[in-house]
Amino acid sequence: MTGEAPEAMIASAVKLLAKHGFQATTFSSVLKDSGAPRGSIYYHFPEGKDQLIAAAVDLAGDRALAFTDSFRGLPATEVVDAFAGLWRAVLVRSEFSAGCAVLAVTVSADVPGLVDRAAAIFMSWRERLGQALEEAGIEAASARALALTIIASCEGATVLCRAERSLEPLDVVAAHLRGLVAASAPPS
Amino acid sequence: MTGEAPEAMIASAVKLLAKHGFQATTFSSVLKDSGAPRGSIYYHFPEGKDQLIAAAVDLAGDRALAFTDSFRGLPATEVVDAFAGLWRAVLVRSEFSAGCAVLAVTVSADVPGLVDRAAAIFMSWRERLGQALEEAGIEAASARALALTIIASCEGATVLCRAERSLEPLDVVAAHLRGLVAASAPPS
DNA sequence: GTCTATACGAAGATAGAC
DNA sequence: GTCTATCTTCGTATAGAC
Repeated sequence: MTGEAPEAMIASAVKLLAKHGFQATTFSSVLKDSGAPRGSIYYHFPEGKDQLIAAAVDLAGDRALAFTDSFRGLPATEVVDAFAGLWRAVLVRSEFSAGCAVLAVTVSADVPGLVDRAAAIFMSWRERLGQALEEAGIEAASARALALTIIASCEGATVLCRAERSLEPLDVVAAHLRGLVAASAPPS
Repeated sequence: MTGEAPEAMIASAVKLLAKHGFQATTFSSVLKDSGAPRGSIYYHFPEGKDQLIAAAVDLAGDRALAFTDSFRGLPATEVVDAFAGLWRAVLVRSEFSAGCAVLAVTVSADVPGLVDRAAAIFMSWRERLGQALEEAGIEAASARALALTIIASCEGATVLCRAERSLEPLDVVAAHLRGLVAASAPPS
């Protein structure tokens, strides 16, 4: 089926970005991880590495977005736990060796177009998470502000968890976030 | 004076880590930025690049630590603003092209020793910021938990600010953090 | 302390055969 | 679609002169 090899490469790129960042996500490592053939790199990605990374950033963004959409209908504090749980799962599954691919691209890619793409992903997360909070009964402006804080603090906590090889940062942050959200949410 | 060239290289490494991450912080770029002579790299850093980066991580950590110590005596909400202000200054001065060197090493260095070093830095920040909050009247356990959340969310917000080229994430997060801290602090 | 020269590997990318 | 071969550039690191 057409499109299988490139898809596998993009998925591997997401994994490698989350683990080692932009420069360390090389064609060699992507091929090794995905099992894709070396000869067709520039057939599938004529613009080279930047094109592959751009696709990987989009995939990482879409995955989180799809996950966020599954929060619809949850009470506000459970939305917080679900989002934190996404990062907890990434950390545990990787034994604290992986984090957020979009964050990694933001801080280690020098290509402006990729950073812009990362910004668009963060914005899309903000909007959808804000919607989920709004549907949980939080007023619109507060919901958008809270969504931003939830994303920023979970991203930061995930980095601290990786460094310290512990879930404590994410757990502590999530507890504070629940308090923040509960203060704006209607009583359940 | 002995030690000037290596110091300049370490300072440049901090800057380059904050801007481009671990792999992109090469000897070439460090020499170019610092003006240090190429011939003495391995005289000053016999263990090579990892030794330089380790020194840079320590310097970045110590700088933030010294800054955090200047918070002693401030009311709790002002401690939040001061810490957020540190990152705001980094973003503005670099026109949104730099962030935290310690975070960059955590997510883009594959050398375990360097990640451990980054973890130690984060821990030292947690302790000192916790002390500052405790001196502002917050109960010990709460102060330590709040310090962790402040660090994690400012780190994450700084990444979002870089991506979006805007201070909004940091401003929104700081406002939420002030609320969180005020709820635990004695009335001023 | 600083230099040049050099070794070695790995990166991204291109050309052309199959 | 996939291969091999090759080019160029750049990275870390070492050796030895000054």
